[in-house]
Amino acid sequence: MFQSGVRVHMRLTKAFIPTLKELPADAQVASHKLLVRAGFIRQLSAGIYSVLPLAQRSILTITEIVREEMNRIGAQEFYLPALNPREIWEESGRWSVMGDNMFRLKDRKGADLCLAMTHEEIFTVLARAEVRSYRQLPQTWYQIQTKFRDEPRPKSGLLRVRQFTMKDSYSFDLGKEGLDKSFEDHRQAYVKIFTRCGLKTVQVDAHSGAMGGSGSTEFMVRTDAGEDLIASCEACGYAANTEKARSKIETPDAYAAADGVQLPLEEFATPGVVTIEALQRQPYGVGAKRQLKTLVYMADGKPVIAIVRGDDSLNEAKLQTATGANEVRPAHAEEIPPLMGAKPGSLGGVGLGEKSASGAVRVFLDERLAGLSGMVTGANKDGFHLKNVSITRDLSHAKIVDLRSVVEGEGCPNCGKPLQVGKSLEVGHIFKLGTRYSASMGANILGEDGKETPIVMGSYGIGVERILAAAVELHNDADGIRWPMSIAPYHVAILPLQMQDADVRAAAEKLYAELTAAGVEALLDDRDERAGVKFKDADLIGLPLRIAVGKKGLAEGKVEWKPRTPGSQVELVAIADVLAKVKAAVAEGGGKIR
RNA sequence: CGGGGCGUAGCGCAGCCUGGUAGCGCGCCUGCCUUGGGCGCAGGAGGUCGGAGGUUCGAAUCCUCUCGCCCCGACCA
Repeated sequence: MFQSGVRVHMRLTKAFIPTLKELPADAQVASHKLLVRAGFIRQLSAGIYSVLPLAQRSILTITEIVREEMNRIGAQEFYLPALNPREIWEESGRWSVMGDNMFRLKDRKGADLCLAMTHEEIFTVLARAEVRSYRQLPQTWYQIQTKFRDEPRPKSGLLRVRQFTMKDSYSFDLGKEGLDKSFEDHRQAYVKIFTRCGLKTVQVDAHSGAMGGSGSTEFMVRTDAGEDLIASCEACGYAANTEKARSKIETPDAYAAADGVQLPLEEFATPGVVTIEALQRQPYGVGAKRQLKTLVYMADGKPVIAIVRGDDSLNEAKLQTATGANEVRPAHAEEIPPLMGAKPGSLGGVGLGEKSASGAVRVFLDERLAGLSGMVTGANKDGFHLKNVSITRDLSHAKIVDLRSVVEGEGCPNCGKPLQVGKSLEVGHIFKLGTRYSASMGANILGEDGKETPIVMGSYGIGVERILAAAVELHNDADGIRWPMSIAPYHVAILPLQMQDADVRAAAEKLYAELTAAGVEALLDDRDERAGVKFKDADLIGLPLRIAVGKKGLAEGKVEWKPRTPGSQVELVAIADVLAKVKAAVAEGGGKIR
């Protein structure tokens, strides 16, 4: 990935833009279908794509935007090796941590190498070797480089691949305050980058995962093609992955017997009733909100009980967080009776106090249930349930934590307005690494006090192809892509509609030459094709402006102007006015006249 | 890694069950025609049916192994 250089115009008879009439069979998401159909990309292997000229132009434009905004915050561009020796990854401890996700190979001497997934290691090696004094800090270093990840399941075109371009940057600061500033600088830069690329993003707090460190924020684009579920609030800007999201907990209703009346626990027969649903029906008539849903999980091989309200669903990630386990899974059907004394459908947490105290089984209870009474749960005896359950009295051995999944429409935890829940795609991620790498790899500097201290680091990534694909996901219709002007492969398409007409040809050529000379990126469809073919391809490729040159309009000295935006109509424009109009539209859309 | 699906012409597919030597649409090439939303007609090129082995007189078709791709789940900086 190098500087974009001269941006040439192009005529379609010379261009390599292999558009397809038919859909590629294996494409599922819109961006994949359209990028293949419109001739932007071709698949080489699972999760490995060839970038064709149209896509390359957009990618160069995207990276140019990234460079501008990175440089603006004082970051300096590097270009580091993708091929890394094992040693530095051993130093950071990630040679083993990365497991099968990292591509590994041996050289002719048998030495271990890997293809870098990110570049904390090399940048830290550089800093360790060359940065000695606090006087040299802060530094922010970045590169735009190919990353390799052996994804277990590549999918969705460019959205989940094994080789991709990433802008990764790393900040080096003396202390926490410096890191905070570097982090905020990046946050601001990222907002600008994504906005300029035509993406609306929400920022969510995220787990730091295998990266380590004290905090991280993900930049997410809301789209069904994404893989993460995000809860967000339009009103106040709250946003969180559903693995962490909360909502305003509704106040206990009358059923909760908030007045403190506590009836004695009572067992009742419920033959054949093994679902929340069934217990709601007559003759029982127990509302789901009064039921306790009791689920048995294995956390790193040890049984744990999770209890949520009957109409709530357990969020496994939250349970995992609560247990502190590396892995949680639902218990197998045959693991449950020996533990609980009953089969699923008749389970409950009541009476597990002893087991809980002995550490044989841990019980977790969703916080929304705290303090309630008058609840109904399984009796741990097939065919029986318990009523009048009081959380405080009967489940005091349970640990109260956040376990439930947030649901669309629930109140925002900050402002109370309805939350939206939807799929989202991660396009950027910023991390406060702290001293995770500098400490393990010995990247120390001398402070003002003469003492040696590890450099405080941050790391920040942007997926370049994901920006491209996300833009397509956000901006398309039944006819094709609708590129934002700022990252479109060309600004304008010029379509001579009757190639057999010399006047039409001449007028289109003249316009093309004029726009090109003015620095506009224009694509001339000079193919000897029928008008319909040109319109279809133009819509599919999706350049933001379309100028059709036809006999009819030409007779009046006019051409047809149509932006590729929703709802826009064809407009007749005098040829003399076209250049000014194009320039204005390019500028307005954030494109660049060169 | 578990479950499912699919590999036949550049692309999308049929043929396979019930073995007899490969077909359709799109695209491509040539000519005529047409010319404002993927025109029409005629002629043509293009496939060792993913690979290997086996059964059979004969395999795209049946059997075994293998490679690849897609989807669901698990996993996931």
